[in-house]
Amino acid sequence: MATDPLSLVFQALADPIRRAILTRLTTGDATVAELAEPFDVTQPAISRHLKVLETAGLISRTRRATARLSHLEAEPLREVTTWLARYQQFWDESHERLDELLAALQSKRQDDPDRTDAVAEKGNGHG
Amino acid sequence: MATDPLSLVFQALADPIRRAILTRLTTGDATVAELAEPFDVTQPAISRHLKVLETAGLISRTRRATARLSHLEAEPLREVTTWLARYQQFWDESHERLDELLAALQSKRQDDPDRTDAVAEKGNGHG
DNA sequence: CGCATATTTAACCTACTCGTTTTGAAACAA
DNA sequence: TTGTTTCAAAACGAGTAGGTTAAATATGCG
Repeated sequence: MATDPLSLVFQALADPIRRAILTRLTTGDATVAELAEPFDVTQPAISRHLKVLETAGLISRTRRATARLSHLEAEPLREVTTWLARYQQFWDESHERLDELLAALQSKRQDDPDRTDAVAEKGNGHG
Repeated sequence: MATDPLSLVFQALADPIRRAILTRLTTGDATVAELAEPFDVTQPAISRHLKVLETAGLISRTRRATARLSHLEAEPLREVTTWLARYQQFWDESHERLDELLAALQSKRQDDPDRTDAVAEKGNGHG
């Protein structure tokens, strides 16, 4: 697996149990037993999920007697959002282009579907 | 691996090559050979990365003669952002706390808003 | 200390990922 | 048809992810 920070975070988020754990932690810190309760897996499995989340920087942990509390650390999620921001224009553009296409189809029988190929030609040049 | 849509997308993003491919596609559609060129892996490896991206819905593909063009599909990234929005308040809160901390320290320098290291110190109390 | 609680670690298993090389297939040109 | 180009699929190996059970560890109580 890739070990760069962003890959660690995405990898950590690529599991429904781990995402559910993060969601649960938005309501407050919790013990391992509390976090394990909703899921049909054993506690060691949850322990390892927590370790993955901790390695990704998505949680921090403290002790309270014999228990260990997990605490949500959202900063890496902010960095994910920063990375994603670069692509926001593309889903925005998709909607704009769809609107344009629909408008064009509505006004007249249009015939230039190769606009996307024009984009590909632009992509031919590297740099 | 989990097969729900969100997990597929996160899993697809958890690889630097695949993220770089998406970035490259923001400049326009590209062939497999063009996408493979910057990387030190063989063409079949890129083909499989593209299949992962396609399964996640992050690219679509069309033929142009013997070549196959990959096209960025940003919609799943928007859904990722929607999922992440839930956590925005938590890094906002972190910032409020960071601001308080900095106000408490209140002394020497107030230059960069980029001192995320302070957050790391707080969150990474690993030992 | 001895014991209980809460959690981690170890050992193991299965299945998947990501890379390789080799082979197959689709589109097209002569 | 044959050949070329471009890509996908097959087959294989090394490493990893995620699950299990069983044992080890850390903390607190009497």
